[in-house]
Amino acid sequence: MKKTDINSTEIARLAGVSRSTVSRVINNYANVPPETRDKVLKVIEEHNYFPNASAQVLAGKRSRTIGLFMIEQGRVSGDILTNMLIVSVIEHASEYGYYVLTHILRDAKDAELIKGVREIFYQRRIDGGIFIGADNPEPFIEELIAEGFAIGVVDQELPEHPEPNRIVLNFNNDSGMKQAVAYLAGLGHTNIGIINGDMKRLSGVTKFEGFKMAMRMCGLQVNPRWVLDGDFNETGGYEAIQTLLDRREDLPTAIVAANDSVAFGAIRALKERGLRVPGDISIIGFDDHALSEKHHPALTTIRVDLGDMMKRMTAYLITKIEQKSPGAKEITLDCSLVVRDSCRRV
Amino acid sequence: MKKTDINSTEIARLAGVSRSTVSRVINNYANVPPETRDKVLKVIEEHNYFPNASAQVLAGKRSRTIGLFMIEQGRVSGDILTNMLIVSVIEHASEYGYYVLTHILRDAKDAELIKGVREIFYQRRIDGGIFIGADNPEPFIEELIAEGFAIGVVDQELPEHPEPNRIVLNFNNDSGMKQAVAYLAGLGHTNIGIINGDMKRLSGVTKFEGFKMAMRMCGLQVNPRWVLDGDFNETGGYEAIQTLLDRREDLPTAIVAANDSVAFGAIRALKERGLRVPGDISIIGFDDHALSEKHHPALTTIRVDLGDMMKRMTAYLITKIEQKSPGAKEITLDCSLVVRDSCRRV
DNA sequence: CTGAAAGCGCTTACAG
DNA sequence: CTGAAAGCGCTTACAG
Repeated sequence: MKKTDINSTEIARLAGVSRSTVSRVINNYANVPPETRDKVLKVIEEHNYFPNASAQVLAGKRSRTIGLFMIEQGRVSGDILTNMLIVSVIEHASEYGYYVLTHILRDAKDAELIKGVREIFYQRRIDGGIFIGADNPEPFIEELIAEGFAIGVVDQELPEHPEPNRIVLNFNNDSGMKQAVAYLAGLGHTNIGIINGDMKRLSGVTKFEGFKMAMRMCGLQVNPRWVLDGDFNETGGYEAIQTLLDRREDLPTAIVAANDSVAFGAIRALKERGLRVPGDISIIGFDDHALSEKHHPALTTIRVDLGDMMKRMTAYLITKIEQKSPGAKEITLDCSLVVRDSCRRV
Repeated sequence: MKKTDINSTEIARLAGVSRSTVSRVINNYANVPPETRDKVLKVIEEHNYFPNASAQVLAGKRSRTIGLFMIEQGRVSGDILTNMLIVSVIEHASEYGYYVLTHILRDAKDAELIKGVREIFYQRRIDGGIFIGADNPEPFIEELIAEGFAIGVVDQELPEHPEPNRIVLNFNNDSGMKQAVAYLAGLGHTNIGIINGDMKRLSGVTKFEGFKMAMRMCGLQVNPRWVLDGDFNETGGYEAIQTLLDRREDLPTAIVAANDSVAFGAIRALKERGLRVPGDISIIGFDDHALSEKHHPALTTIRVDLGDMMKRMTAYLITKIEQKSPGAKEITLDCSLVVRDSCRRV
């Protein structure tokens, strides 16, 4: 079915040199005189020759492929975010001449699926991997890091004695929450509630901690009845509001949602029960999801630059793989308030 | 940095057999007695051993990786569709034990980028590839097919003497257009316009052809002033309507858009000019984009199951790679009308 | 049923 | 500056 593949032996023969020299040309070694190099390059060009990647890797080169592992527990609400994130990693990896093997994990606790991830690393299909959506910590990721694989994680803590092959990126959720609460307080809100995210994830915890601290700084009380459980999904926000309304007690005048999807769900539930946003209750989100601007009402939220985060992550990981960076790497990125129409002055 | 990798020699030693036998166990060959197999599997299990993928490929096995090449000329409007499509391919490939190398091509005419695609194939990083968004035909894809690589393409014609390694999947745009026009005619519309897609793509052409045929079947005239150029993007729809309105001539009472993104753009332009949809002009889309339901007005459209298409494509491609299917493969999938709020009776 | 050996297509010390 | 040769870790006829 295939035309005979050409190999380095053939190129060497055609160029009148040895395979060693062909290899030196391909790998851009310094000790090849320009004439030899040009002669070889010409033959390579003419024959559409590309060295077999497996042979190169087996002989010790890198695979120039990174793994992108997305843990998505069946949710779809992250659609647009997910897409932007995948594309961001792929495009930046490609700038470094790296390829991306994307892998989706529907359940990070399923032993078979975990084995599949391990397989990708141990088979040396990839030089390193990026994990999105993992718990903090996630045992199988810890194991891979312990094995020495170069790994980047979003939304996890840096351990006390971090391995040099670990990269951790986070957003400054503390600062984000402070901005959200300060903004609401500035609008005169004192009765502020929160719908939390998934507390197994670092951002679930840091957002709640940030919220509490921010309330304290604004001289406001956290009413435990207005601290609602959620999970970072639209459904979580929807159900949190239903629970709240079913209790038929006092309502907060403003609610901070752990992210925009949660906010969408919350607003949907409020509308269904005849409450207006922001007329009756103000809602502020987190993330600045692509849909937030088009939402009715347009969602006031804390903007986070996920594209930038993935771009950095990709760059750091590749740098790490190429051993141009020594120790562990940790970065915390800023976030900022975006005012739209879902919060009102009281 | 890495613990010493274990290899098949080591496994063989520990299990007290030869590497040949280890290989036979790994590859599930029949001629290994159960006791031997179990003994070897136990050692493999215990040592977390996974055979080096490069060595396997070099020795003649498949890479179990397919390429997903997305040609996206800088547009973002396809966001949700793109995401769904990537995820669909990845998940179905994974069911067959295949990995997906995703690659984004911002410009299918850029020689450097094309070389990058060719490299992936010739380096044998992948066993086959899927192309989305290509022109019909696209020379460099034709070349890859001629080279014998297993390739699946969406939205292209099957040539007269198709190579056995070619897979072509399309939607029945003819039927879709007939449903759209028949529906509008049924609502009493006789003045129906169209905003075309990119005519370099097969669906651009077939949709327009389908439209003309459908108009004829409904006994309606195609007014050339109401045949507007577009490009499958939101902007294309927006600009088409501006051009139309700037001419200050009679307007159609209904417009068929080449896809939903185009319809969104068209509606945005109409609203900006003070025209109501469907009050003044009815608009019908094509695709049933994830946003169409949430759009104001909710978009009446022709639904197409892109997820199903990618699922089939993935399955066909892998079957082809594993040589379980002989000749070329061509499938045309149905589409169906979804009535919402963007068309009215006249 | 099983092992020894060749071979896949590269890279890279080594020697000159 | 350059070539011969070993080695990467598998698979697979081949022989028994």
